[in-house]
Amino acid sequence: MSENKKSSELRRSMPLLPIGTVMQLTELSARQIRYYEEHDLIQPHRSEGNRRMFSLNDVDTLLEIKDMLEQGINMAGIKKLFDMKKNAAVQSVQAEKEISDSELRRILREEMRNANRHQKSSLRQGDLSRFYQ
Amino acid sequence: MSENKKSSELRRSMPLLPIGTVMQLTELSARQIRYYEEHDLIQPHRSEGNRRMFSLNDVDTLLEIKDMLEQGINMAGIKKLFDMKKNAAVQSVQAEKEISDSELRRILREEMRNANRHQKSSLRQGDLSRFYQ
DNA sequence: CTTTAATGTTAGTTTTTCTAACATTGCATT
DNA sequence: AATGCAATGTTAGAAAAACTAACATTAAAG
Repeated sequence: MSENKKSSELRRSMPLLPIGTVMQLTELSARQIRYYEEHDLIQPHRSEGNRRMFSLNDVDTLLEIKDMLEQGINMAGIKKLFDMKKNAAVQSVQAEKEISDSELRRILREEMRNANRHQKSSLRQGDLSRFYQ
Repeated sequence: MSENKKSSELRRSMPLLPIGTVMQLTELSARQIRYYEEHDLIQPHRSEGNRRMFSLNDVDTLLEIKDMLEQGINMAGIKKLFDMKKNAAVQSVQAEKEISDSELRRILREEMRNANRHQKSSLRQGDLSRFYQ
């Protein structure tokens, strides 16, 4: 994952917006937004004075919720879908990790072949096998 | 200019943030932020209820102001520097425009040459000259 | 026809922001 | 040293925004 993606992820998860701004951005009522929080679909931060502060990610999530509701999906369904999405995200991270592991092994094999080509038989092929499966 | 740049420009100039958030992001006092507005270095929007609403661009500008002040530059200097920057930006847009004008002329010439190659002497070269200088 | 999920509405309170005025601080200039 | 000014602090009182909690409405589902 690039450094850029990490820092933009940071920015997007930064609690910046009061509920009024979020209402305008999403065209949801304060009641709706608080209700979705009550059902744990979003977890806005709180200011020192207990005011909700929302991130851009929260806004995205709220727009998704709005979309799903308009499609006739109820809260329970949305909750389930979000859970699945979270799991999928975890699995995709795991997949990414596995890919980069296999990538690492491929690179090691490649390097070993090069080593063999350049200084033939200075190292027996089996000697590196314990490093890359 | 890409569509992406335009839309991110839109996002960055969107008045989203209350002064409290901006105080945290910039570590400036409300007094300072209002003072800089008073001197026309930023022009935050206002909510219906007259609360200032700041954009991410405003935050950037405030951070620049803070930097310059810490470098010992006074308000007058900062104002002048910002004016220069604005002019530079305008000139760069003009330069860009001129480049694309000359580009346009280049393309027209190129097309004319092609036309000449494919249907020789159906059009005299001078006949298009009024269209591209 | 009841239930219930989602949302509206209201009241009373707390937090945030506003303006305007006066106070402080630290440099320059005389 | 005294003065003036730029930048910022501080305060008071008012207005707006947001909070919780409770009760009300509505539309769909059984």
